[in-house]
Amino acid sequence: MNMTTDIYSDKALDLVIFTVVDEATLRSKVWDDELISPSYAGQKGSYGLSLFAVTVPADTALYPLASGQRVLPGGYLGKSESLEQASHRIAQDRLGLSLKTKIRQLGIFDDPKRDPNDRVLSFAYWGMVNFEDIRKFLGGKERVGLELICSQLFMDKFERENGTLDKFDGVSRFGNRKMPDAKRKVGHDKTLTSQTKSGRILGLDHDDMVFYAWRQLRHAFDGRLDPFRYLGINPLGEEFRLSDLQEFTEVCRGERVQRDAFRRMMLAETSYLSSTGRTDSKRPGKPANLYELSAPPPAHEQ
Amino acid sequence: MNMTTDIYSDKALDLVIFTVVDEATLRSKVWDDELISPSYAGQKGSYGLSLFAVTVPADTALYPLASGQRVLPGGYLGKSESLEQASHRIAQDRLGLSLKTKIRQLGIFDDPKRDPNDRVLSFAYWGMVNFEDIRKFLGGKERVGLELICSQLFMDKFERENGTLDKFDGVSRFGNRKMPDAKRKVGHDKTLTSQTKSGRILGLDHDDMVFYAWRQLRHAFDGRLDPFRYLGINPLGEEFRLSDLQEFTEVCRGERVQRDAFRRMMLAETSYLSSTGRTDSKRPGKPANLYELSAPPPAHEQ
DNA sequence: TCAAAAGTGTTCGTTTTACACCCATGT
DNA sequence: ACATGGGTGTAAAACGAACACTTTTGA
Repeated sequence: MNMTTDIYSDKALDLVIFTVVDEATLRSKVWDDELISPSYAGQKGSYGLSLFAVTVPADTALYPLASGQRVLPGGYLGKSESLEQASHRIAQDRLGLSLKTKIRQLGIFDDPKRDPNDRVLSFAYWGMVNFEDIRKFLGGKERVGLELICSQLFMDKFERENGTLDKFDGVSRFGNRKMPDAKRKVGHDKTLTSQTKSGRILGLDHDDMVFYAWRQLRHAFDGRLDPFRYLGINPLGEEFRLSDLQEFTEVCRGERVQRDAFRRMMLAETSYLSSTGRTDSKRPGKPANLYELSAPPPAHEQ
Repeated sequence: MNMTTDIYSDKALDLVIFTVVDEATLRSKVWDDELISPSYAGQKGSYGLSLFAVTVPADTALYPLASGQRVLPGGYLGKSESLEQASHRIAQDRLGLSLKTKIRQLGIFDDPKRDPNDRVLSFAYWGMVNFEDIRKFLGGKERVGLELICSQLFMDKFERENGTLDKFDGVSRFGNRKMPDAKRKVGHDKTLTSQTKSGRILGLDHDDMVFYAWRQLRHAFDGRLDPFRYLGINPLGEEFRLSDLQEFTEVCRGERVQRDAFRRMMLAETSYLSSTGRTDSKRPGKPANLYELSAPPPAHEQ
C-alpha cells in the first residue's frame, strides 16, 4: 500500500479493466442492478456470456466536464513510481483490486478533459481480470460497476439490425469496424460511439479508450496462441468445454465462429489445449470432453 | 514558426523518422560520408534500396547519459500545444523539416534517461518522409544524419550468417523476430540490439523506439492496402515499376517476397494500383509496365 | 546470341468454408 | 422418441508456394 501524496497532477492514468461473466453468475452474485449497464431489470432472454469494462461515477470536483456520467477508473501518476506501478496502485486504491494479471499500455490521450484550466495527459492501460477477482469490489461507496461491451445477446440484436456479422471485423457497443469491401481500395471503416445516433456511453473521451483497448483485446484471440497466457488470467477454471472457450472467444472478439472450424483449429497439433480425459454432462446433450491449458498463465511478475 | 519557450521539461517527444533511398541517389546527393551510418566509405557492392532513420548527435548537456552517441531527434512538449503539434514543431525546429506526412503515436517510454535527477516521460512518434524532403536538411550544425535500419545488402549478409530469411518475421539492424516454431506453443521470439553481441546503436533507449516503430511500419505493407496512403507519402513518384514497389516493400519489411506472388497480389482485382499504359526501358531487360497509385496519398491535414 | 529482367501458366498441397450426418445424454 | 448439444467426414473453393517457361529489350 503506497501512500503517494506526491503526484503529478498533469499526468493521469485511466484503466480499461475487462471482465467476462455469464448472466447466471451475474444475477446471482450482483445484488445491485444499478451497477450493471445496461441494466438487466425487465430484460427478457438470456445474455449468455458478456464482456464488461469496470467503471465508476465521474468525480464531479475533478471532472467538471463529465458530471453525472460514468468513467473509467483513473488517477494521477506518483512522482516516485513507474507507469506500470501507478496502474497497479490505482487499481488498488480506486477499486481495491490487486492486479495479478498483465496490464498493457494503450496510448496517450490528449483531449481536453477534467479541469479545463489544467492540461492533463492521460495514459490509458488495459487488462482483463477474472470476474471473481472484481466481483467483491463492485458497489460500495465508489459505486464500482460494469459497462457492457459485447454479449451474445448484443450480437443477436446487432445481427437483426445490421444484417450478418461477417461484414464486420468485430462489433461492440463501443464501436465496430467494417470489413474492407474487397472492391473498395480503402481499409477498414471504423464506427465509434461518437458517430452513432445512440451517442457516447461514458464521459470524457473514455469511449475511445474502451474501443481501442477492446481492439487490442481482440488480438489475444487471433492465431492459435493461448489468449490466457497473453492476458495473464485463467477465467475458465481448471477444465472446461470447448464450447465454453468458443463462447468466450466470440464475446471478446464480437464475432461468430463456426463450431466445427473452431473445434478443429483448437485441437490442431500446435494447440495450447490438452484433453483432461474427463467429460462433463451437467448440461443437456451429449457429454462434452473437457480440456485444460497446456501451460498455466504465468503469475504476473512485478 | 512557434517560439514556444514555455515547455514541460518532464515531457519529451522523440521522433522516429524513416526514409528510404537507393544507394545511387544517396552517393550522389549526400556529400558527407560521416552522416551515414554505417558509412559507405570503402564499402563494396551495391546496397540497392535502404531504409534509414534520421538521427542527431546527443546533446551532452541535456543527455549526460548518452554523450558521444547519436539519438533520435527530440524535444519537449510545449504548454500550449497538442502532442501532434509538438511532434511537428520539433521536426521543424530540430531538423527544418515540414512534416506533411502522417505521424503516429508509438508509446510511452519510461526508462531513466537524460538528466538522471529529473524524471522525464518520453512519447515516441513515428512517420516516414520522402528522401527528397529530408535530404536538404542533412548535415549542418546539427549534424543531422541517417542510421541504417535495413537494406538489400543487409538482408544478404543476414542470410549468409543466419540461414534463410523465412525463419524470421522480418529482420533489421535494430532487431528481429523469429517465426513461431509451429511446434512450440509460444509466440514470436524477438531479439533487440540490447541482446546482441554487436550491442546498441543509438544512445538512451532509442534503439527500442526504432525497433518498435519499425514493427509498426511493417504493418503498412501487409495486406493489400495502399502503404503510401497509410504513411501519407508517395516515395516512388508518379509512375513506377512493380519491381520498385517490391524492393521498397522488401526493405521496409526486412523480408523477401517472391516476384511472381508479389506481382499477382498487387495486380489483383482489389489492388490499389492502376496501369498507366506506359513502359520503362531505362534498365536492362524487358521493358516494364508502369503503374500508379489509384488514389494519391491525402495531404496531411493539421 | 546472350544476359537480364519482365511477365505468364500450371501444378500441388494446404487451409478455409460449408454442409451434412452421426453420437450420447436427459427427459 | 426426441430435443439438445457434442463431435466427425467430406467435398468444393480459395489460397499460397514453387517452378518452369516465354517475352522483350540492350549490349
